[in-house]
Formats: sequence, C-alpha cells, structure tokens
Amino acid sequence: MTMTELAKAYDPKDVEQKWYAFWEKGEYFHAPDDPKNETYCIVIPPPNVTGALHMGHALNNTLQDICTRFKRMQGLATLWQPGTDHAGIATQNVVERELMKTEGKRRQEIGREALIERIWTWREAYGDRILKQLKAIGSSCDWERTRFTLDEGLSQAVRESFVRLYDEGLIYRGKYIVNWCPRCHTALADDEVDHADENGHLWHIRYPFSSKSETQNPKSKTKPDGVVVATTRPETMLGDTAVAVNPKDERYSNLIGKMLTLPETGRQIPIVADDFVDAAFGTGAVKVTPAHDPNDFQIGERHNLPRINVMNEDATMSAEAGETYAGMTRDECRKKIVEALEKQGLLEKIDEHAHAVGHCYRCHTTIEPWLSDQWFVKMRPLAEKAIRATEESKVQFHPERWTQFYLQWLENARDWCISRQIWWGHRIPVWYCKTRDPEPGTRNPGSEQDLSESRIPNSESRALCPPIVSRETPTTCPHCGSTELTQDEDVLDTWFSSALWPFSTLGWPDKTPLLERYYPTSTLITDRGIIYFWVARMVMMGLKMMEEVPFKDVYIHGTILDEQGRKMSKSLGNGIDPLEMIDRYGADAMRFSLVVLSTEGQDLKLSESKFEMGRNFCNKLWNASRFAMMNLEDFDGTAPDEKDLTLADRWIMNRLQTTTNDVIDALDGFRFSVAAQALYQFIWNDFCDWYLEAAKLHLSPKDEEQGAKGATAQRHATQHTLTETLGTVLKLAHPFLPFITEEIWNHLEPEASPLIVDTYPTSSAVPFEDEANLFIITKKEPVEAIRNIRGESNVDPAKRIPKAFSGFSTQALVDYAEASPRYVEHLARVEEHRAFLVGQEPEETTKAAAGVTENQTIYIPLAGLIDVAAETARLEKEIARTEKEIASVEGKLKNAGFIERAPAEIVQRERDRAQQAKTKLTTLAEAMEKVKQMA
RNA sequence: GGGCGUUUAGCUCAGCGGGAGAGCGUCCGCCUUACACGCGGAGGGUCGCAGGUUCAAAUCCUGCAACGCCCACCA
Repeated sequence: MTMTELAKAYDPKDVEQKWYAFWEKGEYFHAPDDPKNETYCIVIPPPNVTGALHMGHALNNTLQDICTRFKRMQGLATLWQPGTDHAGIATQNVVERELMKTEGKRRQEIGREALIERIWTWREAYGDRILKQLKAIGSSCDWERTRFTLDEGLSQAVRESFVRLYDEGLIYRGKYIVNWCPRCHTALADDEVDHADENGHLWHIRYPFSSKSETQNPKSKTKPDGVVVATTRPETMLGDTAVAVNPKDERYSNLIGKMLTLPETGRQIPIVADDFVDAAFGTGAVKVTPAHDPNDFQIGERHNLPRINVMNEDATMSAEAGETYAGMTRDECRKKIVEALEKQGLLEKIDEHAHAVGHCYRCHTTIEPWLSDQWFVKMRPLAEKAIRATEESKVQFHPERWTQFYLQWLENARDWCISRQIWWGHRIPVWYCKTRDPEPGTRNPGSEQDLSESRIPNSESRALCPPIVSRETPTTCPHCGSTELTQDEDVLDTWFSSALWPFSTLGWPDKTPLLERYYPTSTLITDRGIIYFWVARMVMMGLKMMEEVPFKDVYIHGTILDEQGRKMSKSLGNGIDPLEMIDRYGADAMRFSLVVLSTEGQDLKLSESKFEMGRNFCNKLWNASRFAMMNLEDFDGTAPDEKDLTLADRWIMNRLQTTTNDVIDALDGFRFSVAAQALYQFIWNDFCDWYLEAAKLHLSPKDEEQGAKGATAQRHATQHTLTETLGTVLKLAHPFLPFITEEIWNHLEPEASPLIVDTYPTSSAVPFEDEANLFIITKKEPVEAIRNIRGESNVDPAKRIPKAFSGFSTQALVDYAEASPRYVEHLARVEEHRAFLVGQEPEETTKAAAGVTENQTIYIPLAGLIDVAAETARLEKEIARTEKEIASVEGKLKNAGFIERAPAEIVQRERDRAQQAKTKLTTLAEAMEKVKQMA
C-alpha cells in the first residue's frame, strides 16, 4: 500500500479548491433524471440575485449539504435543486439606485423596456455571485439544473397557475385599500409591511354640526357645536366622508344620522353607527376616511360612503385635497391642517400617543394605506387544504412548535395582494381590450370611480369585453375581435413564483420524469422568518397545482446573532463574513462550528472565536490521520484473526459502532448538533486520547511483553483496526467535513472511489460489549486514577512510577488486568502495574497513596516520589466529597416513602451507592492514616 | 393586546423526572517519538424567583420577573 505523506498542519485552501473541482468534474452532484432507486430531494431557498453570502446562508446551506451528502452516501438518488430568485422590488431598487448614481436618471426617464434590459444585464454580471459563494462552503447542489425564477420554464409555471387560479375564481381584481409604498410606488402584501412603534400624537378635532338646530345630548362631553374626533393622522381628514360612533354609546345615540360640516372643505358628512368603534378609546367618535384607512374602508363599505382619494402615488396631496393643500407632502399638509384648525378654534387638544406605524420592508418608507386596483388571491380555500394536510402530518415541522405558528397564520390568512406596480417580475397574464378599458393601468382612481372591477371573476354584470386571462399572449379579443389589446401593467409579487419553486424547478407544468420522480421533495430547510411568506404559500400552491404537499419535513434552524444577541445586519455592521472565515479557518471548520452551535433550532450567538473549535477539530483529525498513516506503511490490508484483536481494538470498535448508531439516529431526527458532537467526542476523546495512545504499544516494534510472533500479530490487528476505524470515521464525518475527509480518504485509500459517493456506515448491534467494559475497568479507570494522583500530588511528570496496584473484587478482573496488554504502564507512565484480589493486599500497599474508583482501589507506594502534604490535601478533599455523598444517599434511604414507592431497581442502586461510598471512605481513611504516619 | 422562545459554571450552550455536563476562558504541570490549532491534572454551579405535584424536580404544573422574537385594524 502506498501513501503520500501528509503535511504537518492541515491547510484547507488548496484542498478545498482541489476537491470541489474534482466533485464538479466528476458530476457527483448530478442527480439522474429518472433513477430506479429511492429519491431524496431538497430545493434550495433561492437566494436573491442581488444577495451576497452571509452567515445565515452559510448555516442554512451547510445543513442542506449535510442532509444531501448523508442521503447520497446512503445510496439514494439525491437532488439538491439550486437556483436564485429575481426578488422584484429588491433587485429593481438596486439597479435603480445604480442608474441614479451613474446617470442621474430615474426609471421613468428611461422607460420600462430599457430598465428591464438593464436589470438583465446586471443579473448576467452579478446574479450568480451568491451561487459561486455557496460553492466555497462545499454545497453539493446539482448546478447543471440551476434555475432562476424568471426563466422561461418558470414563467410558464407562473402563467399556468395564474390562469388556473383565475378560472377557478381564486384570483380576482378589486379596488382595495392596500399597503402602498410611496417610494417604491407599489402595493405591498400585508406581511411585507414592518410595524414599528412611534411616538406620535392624538389630535382631538371638533367637527361642527351642519345646522344650529342640532340638539345636545345631556350626557355628551362634546361642546354644544359639534363632535370631537381623535386622530393620529389629521391630514387624512380632507378625505373624510363620515364620523362613526358605537351604536351603544349613549353619548352619541341621538346624533346618529345627523350631519357635520367637515372643516377646511365645508363638506357635509353624516354621523353613522358602527360596531367597530370602541367607545372607550379617544372620544368614542372616529373620523371615517374610506380611501386612506383599511378599517375606514370597511366602515365605508357597510355604510355606502364615498371614497375620496386625497393623495397621489408619491404620498403628496392630490387635487381632491383641495387647492390649499394639493401638492404638499403628507407631513407638510399635516402641519398646515393642524395650524388651520387651531386658528379656527377647532383643535380641542393634543395627546402624546405611541402607535405602530407600517414601513416598507425594502426601503423603510412609511406605508400609506391607499385605494387602488389590485389583484388578489383568495386564501381561504387554499389555506384550508394546507391546514388539513398539516393536521394529517403530511408536512412536519422540526422543531415541532413551528407547526402551531404556521397553522395560526393559515387560519387567519387574509386575501393576498399579488400585484406590484414595479417593472421587474412576471407580468400579470391579463390583457384588456381597447373597447372596454380605454386607459389600462391608470392609477390614482378618484372618489367618483366605482368598484366596476368585480371581485368575483367572470361576473355577468360586465357590459363590455371582460379581461383576457391567458397562458399565451393573445392577438385578438375573443369577445369582439379587436386586435388592440394591452397587457396589465403590473407584475406579480415575487413570492408568487417562489410559491411554485418546488415543482416549477422540476419542470412543471410539463410532466417531466424529474417532476415525476422527485416531487414531492423530501426536506425543506429554512429560516423562521419566511414561514408565512414562503413555506405556507408553497404548501398551498403545491396542494393546489400538484395535489400533493411540496415536502414532507420542514426544518427551521435558528437565526444567527452577534455576540450581543443582535441580528447581524448591514446597517449595524456587525456581520461576520463567511468567506473571510473560510479563508481564515477553512470551510470545514466553519461548517462544523456552525452545526455544533446550532442546537434544536435555537438562535446562535456568534463570534469569530467560535470558529477556532472547528479549526482545532479539523487539525486533530488531520494529525490523527497522519499518525495512522505513518504506522500503516507496511500494512498489507488483510483482515486479522479475531483472536488477535487487542483489547483496545475491541473497545474502539465498540465505541465506533455506538457512535455510528448515534450519528445516524441524530441525523434522521434533524438533531444536527447532537450528531456533530457525537463525532467530536468520538474522534477526540475516544479515538485520539485513548485508542491511538493505546495502539502505540502494539505498533511499537519493541513490544517485549508478547513474544515476537504475538507482537507481530497484534501489530497487524491494530493496523487493521486503525485503518477500518479511520475509514469509518471519515465516512461518518464526510457530510459535516466534506473537504478534509475527502483529502484524507484519498491518502488512506487511494484506489477507492471518492468518499462523496462511498457508502455511509449503517446502524447495527454494538459489538464487543464485554471486552469494552473490561477495557474501561481494568485499563482506563486505573490510568485515570493514577494520573489524578500524579497530577494532584506533584509527581514529576518525567518520572516513571515504579509500581502501582489495582485491587479488584473478583478474581476474573484480577486475571484480566494481569494478563492483558500493559496499557496502564504505557499510559500512566508506570513501570509495573499489578492487580490483586481485595483482602490480599500486597505489602507495598500499606504505605501508599490511594484512589478509589467505581470498580477498584488503586495504590501507589509513596516511596519518596509523592509530596506528602499534597497527598494529604488530596485525600482530605476526596474524603469530604465522599462524606457528602454518603449523607445524600443515606438521606434518601432513610425516607420511608422512597423505599416503599420508588422502583426496586432505583432503591437497590442507591443501596449499592451507599455501600460503595462507605467502602471508599474506609479505604481513604486508612490511606490517610498511613500518610500521616509518614509525615 | 395576544402568541412563542430564552433564563444551568466567568462566556457560549447541552441535559428536560432518579448520581449537575461540553467547548472556550481560568489555575497547576508538561516541547511524553500525530497534533502547543497540542498533552496531563484541577478549580468553578442554593440549574431566574415564588409556590405546587411527586418517595424523588434543573427536568412536570401554576404564578411572577427579565431578555428576545413574531403577530395584531383600537382611530
């Protein structure tokens, strides 16, 4: 067997590049179109084309890669479907900003076609940046299948689903109050609005009665000549068309139906009664502005109130606001209105008032509730199916608590506004016939306009040609034959296409083999932040279009926070760049650290120092491998007789299988951190600290204990176990540490197929339980006890202890300790370690330091090498600890309730403990006596 | 205003009904022939507070507090 020598310290840089290129070239990431075996599929949460890799991506994709590599090695046909999202508003904003910066132009100046062209150019140049960055962390995506939400195929999927939903009455157009971003000039979905508490004011404004003859309610607190309303937004009063009070509010009961004069406009508006009004808030009277407030819109519908739109698209005041205010910004207008009211004595008072204000999630501009024509998806029928599927456990969340979170949203989901007044995205597949809609796309509908667009599709009430909703671009109007068709100006919400991602990427609406074999996908791994935006909508659309849930398991991982527990963000500048960390510590180190820290979906506080753990671990594995290979040069690869396996061999094989079972079990249950920690613990504490150290005894040519023949056989057995164990460890660890494991594997087994497609170890019964136990009792325990005495009693580390004794309670243990290899001597630096049966203490144990473990008593004759004062201190400490334990256990045993009610085995265990502790105390006390005599 | 999460060693976090754990940091000692990104040893915790259930509670229940996240139309 030939092996290339390994470098002294692991250097990730070259290794990572080399193997990633190797995997790509070998097409190991490629999933077959029509595999015969079982499939496993993950669709990537498509990053925005404008995105740059951040730690959240690093964690998210590491977990996906672990799952993908794990399943691939388990022999499944595995597809990790990659791609990017066009991210409508975000991307358009980036390019618009660039346009302004480089040419000083607004998008309107260059026009729709030119802007879209620029965005495509931008995408060609930068759009794949994040995908390249994903490669740096080792992501084993099937890159040949990379998709983009604006690809031809995916656009077809969008049209197909739009038309289907429309035909079924699940998509409608309506004039509604929407969340309008005056900066982006577009509507936003409810969940695209971020609410933040702001300190505002509550202005109390008196609206006078229209006629002096109005009677005064004796219970009313209002002044004789009007009704006082409270508002946080005085500027919207220009669009008021009523004042509402609660019908049960006695203060106002006799005023219902009376008219008020709206200040500044002179408009006559009625007082209406509506249950929505909370009599306890403010004055109990609410100004009603149906065109500028969602609640007022509802009230307006119930009472047939006109809607007066007093604002333009950019949130300046419109002509409807009246000559004085038209053209002002909303803030200026507010100031002027308040001044004017004050002058007229109509401003009763101003209270401080904190309230939630909506902001655009993209640009943070204050949202304006604004009346406009929009397209909506009717949610209830879709949500109900999703709820049912989830209740039937067809979709399972991990951790489980997110199920409730997600269901709650589905149960309350309001209709989804899917039209956006931007240019970058999927254009709505609806065309209007000239004869019907003379000015398609006209915004800013005024109050005089009605709700002619029925919210019920295919309404019979239309006089003219209905809109044409079509998969293909139509050339003539099917109703009147006109060729003058205009497409709807709007594009769809980005999440509309994202909702189709699990099947649109696999070829839908075509019935491709890929779709057939890989849908429904297996696991979705994402952040809790997009459970509503994305996960819920994928489930709804999957059920609607495919009649099957899009994935079976949803794993929600935690959010990455900085050291102080804040979210990492560009504006705070507290982000840690994954690429920098990869550069400094290596991709495997970063992956491993992230996974260990990512426990059960908890948020993880991150600092750069956390990556040292991963780096040190990689280096440990590297050096253990170096050591192994230095000792394998003359190994012929053949299996040894089982009888030649050493005790250490049997123990490590026992531990290895336990670890294998644990890792598989943890991965199957999405407990990534548990799996990673099991590996860490095995490699570092079992394999390196104990097995390799013990193995040195057998590998060393000068093993004088066994005859030359025995030594050779054991050396061979050890070499075999070393190879097998290391090989298995590399396989187990490969999903977590793909680069370093592949590199070591290549040195260890140069002829074998690459690890990425090797077979993952399997769960099975744990072998050598008895021998493993014997190794622990007769070897590990004494070594630990002797090391403890050495350390605490100031024994010179360079000095070899001449003799040490272990007293066991059975002859079998004595025989075993005496007969098997001299691990204790080797590992505890003792010349001779002997065993005896309790009661047959050799003479040398009378003046000795003593240690008591679970299964034995250890004696080290003092003989001038142990510091008596230190040994006394050590014993005192040990005695105190033991006394405390006895007190605790005896306390339990004295409790009659415990004896009666606790399970017999528990009671017995406590009795054993008490007995053991008492024996220990006696032994320690005796040792103490002897040490004192020596002083 | 609701909902969820967190509160365990100096720090970051496991454990979630029967003997308080890990990593980092700290202290002591080591260049022991793979690794100082290392080796050996040690110290350190009334498990947020208050009740309750139980023979037994860090672990289950109730209440409270602090911190964090999400949802919400009180003008």
